[in-house]
Amino acid sequence: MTQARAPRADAVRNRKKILTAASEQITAHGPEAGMDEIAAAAGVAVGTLYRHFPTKTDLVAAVVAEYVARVADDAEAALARVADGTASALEELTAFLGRVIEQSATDRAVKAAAQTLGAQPGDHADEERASAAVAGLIRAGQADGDIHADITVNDIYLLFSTAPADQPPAARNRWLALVTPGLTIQARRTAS
Amino acid sequence: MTQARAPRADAVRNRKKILTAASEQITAHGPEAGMDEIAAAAGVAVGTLYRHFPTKTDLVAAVVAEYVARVADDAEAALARVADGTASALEELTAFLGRVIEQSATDRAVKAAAQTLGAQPGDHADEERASAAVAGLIRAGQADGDIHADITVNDIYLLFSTAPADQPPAARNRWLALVTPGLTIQARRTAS
Amino acid sequence: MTQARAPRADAVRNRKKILTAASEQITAHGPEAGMDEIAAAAGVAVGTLYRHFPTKTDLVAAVVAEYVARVADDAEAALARVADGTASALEELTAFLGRVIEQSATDRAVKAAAQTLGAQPGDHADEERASAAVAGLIRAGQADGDIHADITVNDIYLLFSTAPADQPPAARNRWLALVTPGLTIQARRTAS
Amino acid sequence: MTQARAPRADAVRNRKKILTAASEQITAHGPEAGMDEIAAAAGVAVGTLYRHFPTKTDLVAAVVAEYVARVADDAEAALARVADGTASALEELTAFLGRVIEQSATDRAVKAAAQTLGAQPGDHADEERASAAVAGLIRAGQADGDIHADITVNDIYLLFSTAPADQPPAARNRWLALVTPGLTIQARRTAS
DNA sequence: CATGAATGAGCTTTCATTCAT
DNA sequence: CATGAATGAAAGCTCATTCAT
Repeated sequence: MTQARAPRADAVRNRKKILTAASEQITAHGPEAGMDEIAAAAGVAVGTLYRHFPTKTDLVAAVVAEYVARVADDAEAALARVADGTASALEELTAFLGRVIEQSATDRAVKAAAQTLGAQPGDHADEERASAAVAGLIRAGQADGDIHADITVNDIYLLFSTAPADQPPAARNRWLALVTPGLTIQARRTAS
Repeated sequence: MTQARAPRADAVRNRKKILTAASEQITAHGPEAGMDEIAAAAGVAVGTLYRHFPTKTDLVAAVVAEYVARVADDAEAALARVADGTASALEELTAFLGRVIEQSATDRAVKAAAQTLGAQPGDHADEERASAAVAGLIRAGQADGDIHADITVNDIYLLFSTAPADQPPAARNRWLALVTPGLTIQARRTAS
Repeated sequence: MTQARAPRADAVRNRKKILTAASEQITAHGPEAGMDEIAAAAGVAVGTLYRHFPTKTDLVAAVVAEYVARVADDAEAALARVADGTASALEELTAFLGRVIEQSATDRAVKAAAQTLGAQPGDHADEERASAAVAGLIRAGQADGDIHADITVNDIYLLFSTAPADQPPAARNRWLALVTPGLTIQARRTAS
Repeated sequence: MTQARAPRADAVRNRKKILTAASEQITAHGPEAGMDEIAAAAGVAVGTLYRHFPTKTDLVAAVVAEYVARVADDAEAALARVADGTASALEELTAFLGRVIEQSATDRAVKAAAQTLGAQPGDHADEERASAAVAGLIRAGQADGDIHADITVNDIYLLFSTAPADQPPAARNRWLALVTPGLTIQARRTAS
């Protein structure tokens, strides 16, 4: 296997600029942001953009991958706090859900883009980091007796894949309040 | 008062064909289904399509309106069964949610289209019929002591606007199971 | 030759309504006025419009023909006044030119339409009435010694076919002042 | 200051081809010449055409601008000949008018297009060059005692904006003969 | 004979992608 | 390896004209 030559410094810089610009543009104008606009925002020519990402789908996938990486970081931090005893697992899990939704609100178009273009997550490593951390949170919560026994990582994914990212904050909070009882073992309390 | 002349038979036929075709095409290929394709699927020329719906947005709005009408019918039927004593309000409400989700699975793209294009619901009458019926179900469930006191029609809308329409049936059922506890007053039981 | 059946009263009425509407619409929106708009303005359906004028070109030609008839009336009146001794031929001729330009200003789009669509004047009778009257004016002016001997009807046509109909009144008057010396006898050198 | 990189050779070539083709097509088929036809005539794809001229209006404006530049060159040359003493100002002015009309005969549709599309002349520099040169000719002719004292550049514009470009050469010459007396000093009566 | 729904080629314009420079 | 000009297949929409009612 010919070891991939170490990428040139400027190529790395360009890749970063492109990803940043793509994220911004897609956030701002939705998935219909043009490749030319993204290239311009990144300060490169389209050709360069296409050298790094052979397809628009690939570019979006990369943007999504970055987003996944951030989510994984967040989940791991939450798990660490639980391990420290700083916070309860249930609290951390719902707070995590809240934060992810918050982010989706900003990056909503990214999600839309991902779905629209059928972008496949490219970075399985980060996905697995995220899954592992969330699984840890769930197990801890179950051990505490706070989280229902049959909840899985997929349930969490299912929930935040359906979060109302495009709604105003009030609606997003309300949604979280409606949805969390499904995770816990206790009955609903009067809402926030 | 010049009573609007009765619409021509073939025009009515065409309108129906167009709506059907539009629903199918949008379901199949998403909101980016082309007007030409829809027209072809309806067996008419584009011009005809544009005579009936001056804008793509209008067409989508009409498709959505039909969908809303069906939902309203469904909700009213559910309310009627509760009034009969045939079924409990909570059961009917969750069953209703389930059915709406099921339908969205087929028409998922329609919903996406509506959002994408900013289509405004054209038929407020149907929308209000649906809201009234759902409100009735909620009140009945609250009277039974089954539904939490602060649940409103908007909560129901919020939930099914976020239903995972594009997921396989198993995921959709699971989602329903996760979400319903938020509506009820009781604690979660071990899931299905 | 089967004598053309006398046209029905309502058909005549419709023809008139259509011509009026067409003139108005074309004046208002230029030659790109749509057939549907013209029909609507006339209070008939497109089909009716097409029964009277098989082609847009034909319709425009008819509108132009009406205009020609009005011009012919004007020219004949001018000639009559000269015959009466009420006014001098040169004065009447320039006044006539001025009036025609004035009208063109309103109906400018009609002229544009005529050219754009290559409409051929349909009503030779009126054209000849106009030509005869103008020729009379010219002859009278030449007899008076006011109008140059080589001026012909075609010269007059040539001039007002190039009148600046779309210019403000000041420009139109200036144009007339620039152009009239070419008609008179004084100082004209024999034309090239 | 980032000096605009020198345009690529092929881009320049294409721009020229497009302008030529556009001029020809618009001349031949009027302003309704399709963008596709123009592109085909230029031997490029539509996209290229739109890269150079973002709008049909822009394209037409560019074509008109070229025409204005040619007129300005012509007027300046005429003025230069007068300054040399090679020719009289009046002769040069009428000859200039004649040449412009001749040209308009070819480019007539361009002028129509410009008006139809409300194209704004893009190159004021050329316009002013032309105006300055014509003003020079007028002043020289007035100094010679050949041109009437109240003639201005606007008069010249007014005349050739109404030149019968679409008429056969004989008519165009006749028109010029009819119109020139208005410019000269002999026999002109004080204007209206 | 009027109606107006249907037709369909045509329009301008956009944009992901390729490739000469 | 970057550049940005060129490509060309769509897209949504218009409108003169035809023809069933």
